[in-house]
Amino acid sequence: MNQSKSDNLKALRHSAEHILTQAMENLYGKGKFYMAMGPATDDGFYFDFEPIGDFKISEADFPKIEAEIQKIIKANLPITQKNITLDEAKKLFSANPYKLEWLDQIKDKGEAISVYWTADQFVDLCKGPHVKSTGEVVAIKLMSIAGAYWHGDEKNKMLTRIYGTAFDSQTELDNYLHNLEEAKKRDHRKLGKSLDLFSFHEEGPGFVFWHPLGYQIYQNLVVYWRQIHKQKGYVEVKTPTMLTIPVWQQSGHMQNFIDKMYLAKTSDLDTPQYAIKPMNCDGGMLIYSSNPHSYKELPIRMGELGVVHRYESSGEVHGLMRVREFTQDDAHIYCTPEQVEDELKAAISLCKEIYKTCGLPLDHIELSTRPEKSIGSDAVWQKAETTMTKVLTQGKIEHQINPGDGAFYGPKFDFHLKDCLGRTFQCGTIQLDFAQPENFNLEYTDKDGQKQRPIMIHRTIYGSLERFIGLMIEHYAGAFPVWLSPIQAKIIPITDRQNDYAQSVKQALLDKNITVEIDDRSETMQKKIKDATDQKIPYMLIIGGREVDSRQVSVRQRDGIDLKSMPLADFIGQITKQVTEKSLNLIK
RNA sequence: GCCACCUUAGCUCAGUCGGUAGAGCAAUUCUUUUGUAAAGAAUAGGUCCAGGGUUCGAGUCCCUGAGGUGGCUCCA
Repeated sequence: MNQSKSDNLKALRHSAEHILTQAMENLYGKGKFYMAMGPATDDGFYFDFEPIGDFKISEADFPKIEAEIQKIIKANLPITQKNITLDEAKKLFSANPYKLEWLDQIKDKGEAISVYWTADQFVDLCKGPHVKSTGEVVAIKLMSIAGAYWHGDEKNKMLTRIYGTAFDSQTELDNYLHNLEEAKKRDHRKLGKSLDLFSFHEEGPGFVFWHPLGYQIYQNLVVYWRQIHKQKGYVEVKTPTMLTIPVWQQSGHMQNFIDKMYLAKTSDLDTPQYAIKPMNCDGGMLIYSSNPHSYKELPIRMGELGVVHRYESSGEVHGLMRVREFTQDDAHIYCTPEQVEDELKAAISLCKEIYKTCGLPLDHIELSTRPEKSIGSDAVWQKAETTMTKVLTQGKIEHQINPGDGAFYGPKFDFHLKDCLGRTFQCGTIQLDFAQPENFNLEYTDKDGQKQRPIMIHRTIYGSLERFIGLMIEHYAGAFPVWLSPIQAKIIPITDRQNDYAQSVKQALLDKNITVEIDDRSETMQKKIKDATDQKIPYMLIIGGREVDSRQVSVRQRDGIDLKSMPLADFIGQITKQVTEKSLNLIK
C-alpha cells in the first residue's frame, strides 16, 4: 500500500470511530458514557469509553449500533475542523473528565486546540485528520468488545473498548474478513486438536499434554538443537526441577518474582521449603561454582533444555504461546569481559541460523533496557547497555528499543516472531548479566593468578519449545517440512493382499530412520488418501498389485502431486536427502 | 488479575416461548478387497462444565466457582 493510500485509510478509520461514537450518543444519549479516546490502528480502529452507572454494551448490541452507523453514513454529513480557545473547549467538554484531562495536556504543550464537528450533530476533541464527510466511510464493521485501562495503566479505571474496522469499499472489507477467517484456520489450537498434537486439561491449567505426534515434532526440534549446539561449542547439562528457597533469595527471584512461582514442601513441614524453578540459571550457576575455573576454559557455553514453571495470571495463558509449564532451550555462557562482544554476536547469528533452518521469518529484534525492579548498580547497567548497543550498531542489526523491559538482572535482545493473526511473540532472548555472577560469587582465575568475576549471558533461541511449535504450526498451517513432520510417510496398501510387502517397505524406511506408518484399515484407497492428506503427511506410498510385482512404491505428495511409481531405493534417497538437508517445504 | 463473551456425545455443532436432548464426522460390528481426496448398513454413545437458587418443571432464567476465547495489564 502506498503512503497516501495508507494515510487516507487511517483518516477514514479515525472518522469511522467518530461515527461510532456519534451513533452511540444518538442511540443511548450523551449521559450514558464518557468518551475517552479512539485512534485508528493498523487494521481498524477502537473507541474507549467509561460507562456511567449501570450502562453496559455487549457484542449483542452491535447490530443496533451498526444500523445507526449506516444512517449517519447515508446522511453523508460533512466533517469539519475548527480551532477553538481553551475556555471554549472547557465549556464544550465540561461534562467529560477525560477530555478535560486531554485539554490540560494540550495546554501544557502549548498546542492549538482542534475539534472536529460532524455537521452540527457531534463534536470531539481531535487532532485529525479526517475524511471530508461520513459518506466516505463506505464499509465499516464492529469487531469485538474488550476492557482497557485508561492510559494503559493497571492502576487506572478500566474503560470499555469497542474494536472495529473500516474500508473505502465493501470488497476490501469482505476481503479483510475473509483473510481473517482463513488465518483462524491456521490457529495452532485448532490444528493441535485436529492433527492430534497436544491437549490441555482442567486438571493442569496452562500445562501442555503432548500427544505422540506433537511430541515427535518436539523431539525433531530437540535433535536439531542438540546437533547444532554441539557444533557451536556448547555442552549440555540438566539441573533439578526445584531448589531450596534460599538459593532463589540469593538470585533475587524470590523477591522479584514470587507471585509467579510455584512453591513446594514436604509433608513434615508447614511452610514451603522449595521453589519450583521459573528459570534455569540458578541451577546452572551452582554447576559453574562447583569447580574452580581457569580463564583458559572460558567461554563456557552450558546449554539446558530446562522445564520451568511460571504461574501466569489466568487471563494471560494462551494456547501453546503462553503456558505455565514450558521447556526453555536455555544456555548460559560464562565468559571474560573481552569475550562478551563476540559471544553476543555469535548468539545472534546462531539465533538467525536456527530460524532460517526452521523457515520462520523473524519479525523484529528489540533491545530491552533496565526495568524498575532490578538488581545491580547504575554503572553496571550502563556498561551492559552500552555493550549491547555497540554489538547491534557494529553488526548493523535493525532493532527497536523497548525501554524498561529488560530482565531484572540485565538488558536483553528479544527476537519476536508473528502468529497467524499477526500478533508477535518473543522467542529468542539474549541477556547480558553482570549481577548474578556477583550474587553467586562466581569466579575464574586469570593468567596472573588473580580471581576474576565472569560475565554471564543467558540465552534461548526457540524461547520455549511450546511457543515455538505453536508458531511453527501456524506458519506451516500444520504442513511441516519433511524433516519436522511427525509422520513422514504413510504406506497405503490398496488391499490386504499387499500387507506383507507394505510391512517390508515400512521396515526399509524405519531402517533409514524415516518415521512411517501403514494404513491397513479395511477402507478404500481413496479414503486412506484423504485421511493421510488431512493429517498433512508429506508422502503417501500407495501399494497395489503392480507395485508388489515390480518391487516399487507409487508416491503421492500431500499437495496432490502424483510422482508415479518408482523403485523404493529412489524414494528413500529422495526423502533421506530432504531430511538430512532439512529442506524447507518443497510440498505445500 | 481486569472487561466482554463462551462451555450440549470423542470432534464440529443444532436445540424455538422454560415442558425430561438431536445431526454429521469419529468409534464398534457386519458386509465390501477397492488404483490416487470420504463404500454401505446396523449399533452404541450424554452428570447439557460444577455447585447453589427461582419455578409445578431449567440445557434454556439468576448467583457463585472452574476452564476457555477476544482484548487490557503483565511476560525472568
